Amino acid sequence: MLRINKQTDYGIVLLAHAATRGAGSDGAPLTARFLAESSGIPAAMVSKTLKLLCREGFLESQRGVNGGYELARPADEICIADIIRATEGPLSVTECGTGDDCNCNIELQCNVRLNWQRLNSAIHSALAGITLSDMLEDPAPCSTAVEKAFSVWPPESDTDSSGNEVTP
Amino acid sequence: MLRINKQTDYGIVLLAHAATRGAGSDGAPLTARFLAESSGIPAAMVSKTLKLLCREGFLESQRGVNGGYELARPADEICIADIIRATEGPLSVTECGTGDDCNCNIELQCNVRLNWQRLNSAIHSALAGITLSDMLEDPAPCSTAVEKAFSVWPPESDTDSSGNEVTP
DNA sequence: GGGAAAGAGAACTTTTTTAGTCCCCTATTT
DNA sequence: AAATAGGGGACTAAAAAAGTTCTCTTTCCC
Repeated sequence: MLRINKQTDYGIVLLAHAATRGAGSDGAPLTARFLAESSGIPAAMVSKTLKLLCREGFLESQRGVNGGYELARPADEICIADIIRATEGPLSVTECGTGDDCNCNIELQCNVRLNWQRLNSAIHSALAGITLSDMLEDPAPCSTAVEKAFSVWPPESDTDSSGNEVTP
Repeated sequence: MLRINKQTDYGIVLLAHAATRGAGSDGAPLTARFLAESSGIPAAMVSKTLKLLCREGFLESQRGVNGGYELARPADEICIADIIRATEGPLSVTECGTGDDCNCNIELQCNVRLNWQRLNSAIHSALAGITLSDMLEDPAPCSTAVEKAFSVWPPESDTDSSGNEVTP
């Protein structure tokens, strides 16, 4: 239901861990084992995810004894959209989203779907506007890049725009 | 990815069809069969989807000979967020997104995840800001609710923020 | 009243995706 | 050389999505 997958979730959490005790604290890079233990994520998944993030350039790895991972660049230069693209491929809300390989042959149908592309770019810019540093901030104060980038309409009550409760 | 499912896609296309030749044109409601033929969507899926949209209050149905479906309310009073909620359930990008039933026991991890909630609301407001009418507009001019609601940063080139080609 | 045309609803199957595991290889340090 | 770390895949199981099928009810029209 329009949800990121677990590996992406894991990836962000792991990068966040790497960002908090990053290069310079004691010099030693973070091992997959340590990250698994400190995050509660299954070790094999941590390992798999870190490898992926390393290939994609978010982390740098050091092999051998005393090896491990550390952030390849500052946390404020890594945006969520990049991480999602790395773990899930190009972001598109619908199949038709990318503009190419659109095989709808019905005009109206395709018209509708072309409009999805705007939505894609809106969501993309939402995700591009949030960096890893933003994710480390205290969630309470409500003034992150998301709200800066977009004028989120005030959550006037516990009901959404159609009157249904959001969290029943 | 972060993709809506097919039935949601179908639902929007079908509602769009219903909106264009809606109540009043010739009085007769649209049959599932007609919608299947004119949209190219598998008939059984159309049927299934229309039933769902009817239950959820977007369409009104008429049984029997000359029966069919028509929009229950004006197209500009139906937003995309509502349709997605109807077909996919409450929108949340991550499992932790709703705030309740969050079972992460690691502080930092949960901190990160709490930040997802802002993203959820940003995406929700993006989807709530687009109505069915918007989806019917010509995609070219680039001035729909999405861009009004959000200042989409200019797509300066064919490359995304990390330098990779978006549509290779 | 009976048949045809429509929707209502649910069960079911197939396919695809996701999540998670396992194994063997290479590199580095001591 | 041994221990410890990551690298790269292949593989399996579970869950979700996509699509199909079947039977029932309602309504219209002859």
